[in-house]
Amino acid sequence: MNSERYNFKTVEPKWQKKWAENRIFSSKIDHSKEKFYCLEMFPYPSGKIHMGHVRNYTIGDVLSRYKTLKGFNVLHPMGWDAFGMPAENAARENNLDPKVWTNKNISTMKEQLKRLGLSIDWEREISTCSEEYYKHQQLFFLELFEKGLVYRKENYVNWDPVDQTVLANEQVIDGKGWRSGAVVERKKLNQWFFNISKFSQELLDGLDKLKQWPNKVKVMQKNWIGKSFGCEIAFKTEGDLPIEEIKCFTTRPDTLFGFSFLALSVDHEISKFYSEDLKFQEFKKECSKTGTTEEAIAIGEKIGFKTNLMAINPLNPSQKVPVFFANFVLMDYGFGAVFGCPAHDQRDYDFAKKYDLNIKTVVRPEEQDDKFIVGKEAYSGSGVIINSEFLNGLRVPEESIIKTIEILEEKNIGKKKINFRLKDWGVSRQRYWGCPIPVAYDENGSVTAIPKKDLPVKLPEKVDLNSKGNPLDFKEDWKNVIINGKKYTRETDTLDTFVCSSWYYLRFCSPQESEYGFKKEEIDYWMPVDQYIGGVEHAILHLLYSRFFMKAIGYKNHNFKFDEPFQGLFTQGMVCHETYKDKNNNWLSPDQIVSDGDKYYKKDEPDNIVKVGPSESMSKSKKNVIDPENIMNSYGADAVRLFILSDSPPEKDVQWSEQGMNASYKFLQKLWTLHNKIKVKIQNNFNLTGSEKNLENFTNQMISKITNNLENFSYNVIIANIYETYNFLNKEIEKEIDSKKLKENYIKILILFSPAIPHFSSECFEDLGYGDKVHWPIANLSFTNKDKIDYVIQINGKKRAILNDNRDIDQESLLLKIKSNKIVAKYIKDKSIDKIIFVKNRLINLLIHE
RNA sequence: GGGCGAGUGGCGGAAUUGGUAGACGCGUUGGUCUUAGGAACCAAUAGUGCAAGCUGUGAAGGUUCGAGUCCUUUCUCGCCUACCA
Repeated sequence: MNSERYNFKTVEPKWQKKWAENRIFSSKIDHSKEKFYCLEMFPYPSGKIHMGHVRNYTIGDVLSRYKTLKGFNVLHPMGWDAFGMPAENAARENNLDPKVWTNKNISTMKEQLKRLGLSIDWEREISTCSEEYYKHQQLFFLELFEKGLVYRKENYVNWDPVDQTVLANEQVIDGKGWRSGAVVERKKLNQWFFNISKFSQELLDGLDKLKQWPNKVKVMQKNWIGKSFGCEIAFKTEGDLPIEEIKCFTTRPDTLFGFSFLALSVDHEISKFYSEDLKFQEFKKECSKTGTTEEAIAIGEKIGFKTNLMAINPLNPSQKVPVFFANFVLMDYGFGAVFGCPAHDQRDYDFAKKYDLNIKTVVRPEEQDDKFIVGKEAYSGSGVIINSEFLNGLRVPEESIIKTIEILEEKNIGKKKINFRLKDWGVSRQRYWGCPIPVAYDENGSVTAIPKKDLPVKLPEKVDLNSKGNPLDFKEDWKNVIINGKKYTRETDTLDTFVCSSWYYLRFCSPQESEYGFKKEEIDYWMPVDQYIGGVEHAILHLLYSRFFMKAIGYKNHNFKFDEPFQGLFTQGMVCHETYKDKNNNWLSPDQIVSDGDKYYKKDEPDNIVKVGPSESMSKSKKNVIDPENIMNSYGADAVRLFILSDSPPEKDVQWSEQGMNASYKFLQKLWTLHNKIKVKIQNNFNLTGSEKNLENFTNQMISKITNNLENFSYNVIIANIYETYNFLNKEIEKEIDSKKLKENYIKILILFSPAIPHFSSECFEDLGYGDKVHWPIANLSFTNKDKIDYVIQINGKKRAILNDNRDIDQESLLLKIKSNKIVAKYIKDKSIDKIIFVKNRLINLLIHE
């Protein structure tokens, strides 16, 4: 008997080499087959892969391998999201070229991914920092520019003083830069914008078509797009400023009779009249301070600055209310002006209380009468309009809003308006390591597109990264360009890296195509992506931008067969690990600690007791990181894959455990021992004994279980199924069993195992004398239905016994049989059976009474 | 404040249409073995009870022959989002 240990160190490289040599993952159009495009979010080449990558790509690999075995023509590519600030920062620190740094990381990470045994078509590898890639991106930019979907405007931007760059609104978290954590400042700059808001409605409607997206993500995008229905109202003003009216957007025009003040953003154009006013400047400063801190938002203190203006209620011209600047009004939503109705909006209520403004109730709850008065908080629920002259009696909100708008439109006071929260996408970045924006300016500052024949606008090499701000600004020989004999200065901003990842899924379809970003024929075959897999942190940004890009490319142009790039989306959870701190509160990594089985100590310091913190997602700052490379060295790729899939459903966070990892490793050893036992049995030529029926039943049930679980992304259950199969076979193999049947079933089982542990399965397969070409087994239903059933016997709805008997027996026979059952007899003795509930092949329930 | 989701053993988690709750793994306990290994193997493991049994899926009600699953109320936790007019 071959009792050697399973040696992943020879087996895994052997198969990886074989797969590469035979190009078994290389993909091409084949119209005779149904295609399946499986895509995982491509990594940023930061240095080495981390456990999150291992999880993400293992999930994708299981799916790809399964679909391939199912007979699909699978496209499973991989590339690199290679532009971005870390490269620039690392290059600056180490005095390197970002390109060199990035390419080195790419080659390291590529080797690591290969060691995981991923079924990737490496012939399609792309890197967004390569000229071959970004030249097409520049062409797309110019196309969108021609279509009017790209424009330039001066705008307040979020300026990250540490990274010296502009951030998109989405990249500002709690008033801080998403990467640097620095408090974001406001700065006015000329910026390039993609007109994503033009597609707000389409992007919203498209969500309904995405049946295979997690609802959570769709809700997040919906909220982000933020459609609201309301009304635009122009309020006439009186005062010593040359202002006649102020426009507001409101979703509650029906509460107009409760008008009590009008509030403006400090950036509202009216603020220009106060630019000399020191008190106003002070107020403005105060606003920018409170606007960012978390406490300020939590407390939500409303502050205002009173202007000399009064606003007139258009429905009641005798009513005049004060106009304030207020800290809670945002310039970039609506018109940067709010009509305040304190009785029915908590925020307005707080403001009115603070400045002692009138609070007039105009909506009463259904169960109250017209004397209802708003008390200690605003009433924003449903009810009936009161104290509002001709609006009185309207039901809130079903008819009041729409009726009021009709009236306002009739009186020419306001008009219906749909407002979106989604803002245009600022794509300019004052950074070197990105895709150059292919435009230039003449001496007057007018924009001209770089001629398409001159693309790509290449990033200059050997720039001085130690200069402040954008190195491209100081690269004079690159900056100055002659187009058609005329002098121009190049745009020195580069594109947000989210632009690069907005179309890479198209590039994978025809990565070598040189004329254009993609070949129509190729995307017609491969697109859309059938299954996209990645972290939920991209639920809004990347996914929304990609959806926009697809629509923008298709706008007035190509006739695509699809309008959504990602048909299926799966968001996997994070990989977590316990955190450790020593007695001095310094973070410790897992390999810095030892345990005596009870407490943890710092290695080599027995008196330094380690505090174990909660399990959190692995991060360098908390040092709770496990390096996949070390783990692969110790346990091999299959064992890692097994573990990363086993402990939690893929959409939830998983807790890394050394013991669990070790168990997966040990399991493969056990499985190898079992394999060798089976091999011996197969060679011994036993004949039919009757027990093979049991094996066939099991195998066919397992085929159907694992297939189902694969279809439902229940990958953790698949691992349980693999263990279950081991447990079953390990017992069964002790019996005498027909060799032919054993082999036939075992082969099917190995195929079931192969998406999760491909090297191991291939090795066993070959060991039995089989080649590579296999198909996913189909469950034979005549076996999945067991001959014997465990019938549940209930008395008055409570389980009292189990009876194992033939399948398909009817109620009468079953009843007859259970009556002789000791336990049942005890219960029904001296009692009458009132009713029998019989579920075929499942249970019988006897209802009895005294 | 708003939105979404989840509560099942010591732990991670299983459980088609309502139909044997706790699959599978970890951990723990007991045992066997000695090529002392990253051991392996066997058995037990929701609680309680000697047992038959009783109790058990955050809590309280309800529907049903039957509820982890459906309905109502409620509590707790997690995630996302935030002055959106």
